[in-house]
Amino acid sequence: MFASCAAAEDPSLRGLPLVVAGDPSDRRSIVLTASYEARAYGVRTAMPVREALRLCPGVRIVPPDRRLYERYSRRLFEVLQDFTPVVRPVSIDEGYLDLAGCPGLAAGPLRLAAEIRRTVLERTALVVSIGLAEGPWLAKMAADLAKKRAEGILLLRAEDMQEMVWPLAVETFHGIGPKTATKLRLMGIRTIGDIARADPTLLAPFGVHGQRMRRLALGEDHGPLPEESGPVSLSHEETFARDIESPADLHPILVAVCDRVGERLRREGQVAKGVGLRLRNREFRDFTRQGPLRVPTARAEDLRQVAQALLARMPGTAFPCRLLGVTAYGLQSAASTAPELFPDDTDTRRDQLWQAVTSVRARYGQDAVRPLGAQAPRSSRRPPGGSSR
DNA sequence: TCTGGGGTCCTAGGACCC
DNA sequence: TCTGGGGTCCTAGGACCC
Repeated sequence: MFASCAAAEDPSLRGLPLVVAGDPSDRRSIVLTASYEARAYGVRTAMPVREALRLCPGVRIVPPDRRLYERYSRRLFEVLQDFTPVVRPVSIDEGYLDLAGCPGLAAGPLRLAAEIRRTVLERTALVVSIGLAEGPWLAKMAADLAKKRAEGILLLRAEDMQEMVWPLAVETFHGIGPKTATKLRLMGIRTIGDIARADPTLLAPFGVHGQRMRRLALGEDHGPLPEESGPVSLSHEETFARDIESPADLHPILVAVCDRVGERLRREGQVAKGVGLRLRNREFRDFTRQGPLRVPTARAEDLRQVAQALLARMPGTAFPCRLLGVTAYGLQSAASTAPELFPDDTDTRRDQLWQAVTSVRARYGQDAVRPLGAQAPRSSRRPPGGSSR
């Protein structure tokens, strides 16, 4: 989707090998998404940008633009709403539609899907694939298969499973990732058909997930659409250009990241009940700690205070550290949050201060106001090896 | 040429309560 | 002198998805 949005905004990019990625001079930048033309050269999502450049020397590199994708996403879901009121987005570019009772269904599901697809293309310039099925899991499998078809649409019924889905490798199963796929293969289970035919006791080590996998592989999917729900957590993380050796050196980054999270919370009108801290060490091992906030808040210094205490509880093996992330969890709408029982006068004034900061930033940009002791924003950081003055 | 950033959900163990 | 059973909530880690 990111590549499609970039090409829709800048027609000169259309038809070219294109990659959405961070700064190519940063060795840690990776490919967020690759256009089909770039994929033809072997370029893949999550590949280091330098690798992509090696495989496809002329590839165009476009920086990510979240606001742009959000704009297209809103338009996409608006179009879908015109077909059915029951639309459940699951990500920025994917969602479930309940088409039962939809007037267009009289002409048949395939006709309706073609109509949806054409309308989306006309009104958003985005090409979508559509999977049609009785339940959401089957629909997801159908949509994955539809991507490989010129018409971009696939109807998958339970009785089609054996022919269309059973021959597929277990990792194509929505919900089976690399870890589970490896375990299954060690048990001699290689295809989705193998799961369907497996003795249920063989899948016992996977618990409820194992039984669910088997039922879905058999085409039994009567699950309801996912419920509509607000966000559960909100986070920001940063991978450093160079690993960081000590908690003290992490401090300016912690301040900056907590500030970002607080800012996003306020923009979303949310407050958090707790804070989580994540460190990733050189061996790619993650360490997480979490703890509650005194009161639900979006104030950066409150997030930071908890995050600092969590940092102090991290083991020494978390260093040298390559990544720091801060999560605000237990989100609730700021408007519906009960006022503090004994509001501190300073709390009220700090909230007013932060609202002012948010307004200034909305007008002059995130970097217009910076907390004391925060790491400088990316754009103004010294290049590696530059003068220390 | 090592491996981003944003999320969700599940599990196991421990604390704590009745 | 030892010690049941059920339940909830919290935490850290892990798997998975886009």
